Amino acid sequence: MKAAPLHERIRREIEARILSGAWAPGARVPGEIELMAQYGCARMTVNKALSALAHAGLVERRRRAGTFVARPRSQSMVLEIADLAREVVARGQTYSWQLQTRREALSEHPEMPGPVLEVEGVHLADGMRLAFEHRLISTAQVPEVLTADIAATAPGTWLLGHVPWTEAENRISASAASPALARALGIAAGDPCLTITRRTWRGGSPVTLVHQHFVASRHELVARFGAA
Amino acid sequence: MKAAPLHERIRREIEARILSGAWAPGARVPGEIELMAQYGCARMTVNKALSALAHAGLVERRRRAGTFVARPRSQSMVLEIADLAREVVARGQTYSWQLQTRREALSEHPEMPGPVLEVEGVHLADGMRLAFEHRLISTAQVPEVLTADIAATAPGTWLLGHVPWTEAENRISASAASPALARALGIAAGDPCLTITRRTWRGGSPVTLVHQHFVASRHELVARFGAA
DNA sequence: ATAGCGAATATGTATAGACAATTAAACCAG
DNA sequence: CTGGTTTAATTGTCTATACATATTCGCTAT
Repeated sequence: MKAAPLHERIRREIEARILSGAWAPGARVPGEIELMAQYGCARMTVNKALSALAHAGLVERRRRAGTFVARPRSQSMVLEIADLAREVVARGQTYSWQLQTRREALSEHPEMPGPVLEVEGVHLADGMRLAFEHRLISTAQVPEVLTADIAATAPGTWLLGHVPWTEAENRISASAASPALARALGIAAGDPCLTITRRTWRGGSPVTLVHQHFVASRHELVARFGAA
Repeated sequence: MKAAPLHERIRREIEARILSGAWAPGARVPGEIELMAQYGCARMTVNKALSALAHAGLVERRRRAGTFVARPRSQSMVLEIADLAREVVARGQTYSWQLQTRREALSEHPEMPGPVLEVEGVHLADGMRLAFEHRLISTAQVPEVLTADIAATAPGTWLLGHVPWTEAENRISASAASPALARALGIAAGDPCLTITRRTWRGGSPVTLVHQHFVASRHELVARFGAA
């Protein structure tokens, strides 16, 4: 056991009391002066602990009023969507990518106007077809992609390593496989698919628009969190 | 425009340079001493700015070495899963909940052993069936739920307001509707459904296990982020 | 060359004090 | 009682300083 910094200890002790329910939502948390005396430290130290808790959303602080345990939670959880290649490898499977189509085009897609690189291909885990991907990449925003070897590296993986995004939107839905999609994935038409549509922007300009269709029986999105 | 605190201004200026790509991943960020001179302030102030950036994962700090722009992003994004009632209302629709089954039982489910309240019902948006829910709630962990009016309030909404969770797991998948599910949702058997399975714990003990089956054509999970 | 060791350096933590900003509560005038 | 005004409690920000801690770099002995 390593000696944790004092502000960390204070933070954890208060956090524990909140998570255990000992301090109910809405309850008043001791003020900085009080905690300062209690721990025999400077106000900056307890301030750091309380600020961290406020940042994490566990407490709410109001001047003149004090610090209070925040009402339950933002009523929401978050799901992490990782890069597919990493995710597959993390599960102990071997990942591979099969490029099927690559062409430069002038997109008339309302969400991605202008010159784009259009890519289609299949993601495989242990050689089994996992997902079909259709992607548009703005060549105006990412000219380097034209010289990238996207037959060897999946475009999503390549992009993550080369282009930081500033905004992104994910849509997750279920649908029945169209005949063409069923053929690409080797399943029956009408079989359920999990579809992820992701758009990313960089400073307001669209970078990429991607549809990933997963074979439902072969993929699940999983996310686990601790509230700490 | 309100005058932002100095540490906030410093944080934002550095953040902007990273997000714009002016400072590439791996590049060295000016040290605290340097920034201190540059902004004419105390070291604690720049420290606060840099610590916040480190906490957000935008930079990496190593003693003796310095501060560096972190490698692209955690290669992952985050999807917010809100409470269903809120989500529907946020879209401007009216939300309602139809309780179908409520019984106390002794669960032999491996993930939720012990006495549970088992609830089944349907979520409606503007009167249209949106999702079928099957839920187990541990009555050992949440005895108050036995007296809650879960015919009036959906159990998920009730729980969010009463029981803080400390851990949660979400699984999202697609599947074809079973005949029973199709009947409950008023769709055809075999139609694609989006399924969310969520388990939450409080201090290691399971609190609730829920399956929500959405009519694929009527629901999508959407999440949008700005990195700024 | 190489392994080990010491020193330099950048961050991490903490103190004590000061003033600013916000706002709940007390007070007061009508 | 009502509405506006003052007061004071509490958090927010910042300074200047000090020492702790980790880690790279270079020196030295092998």
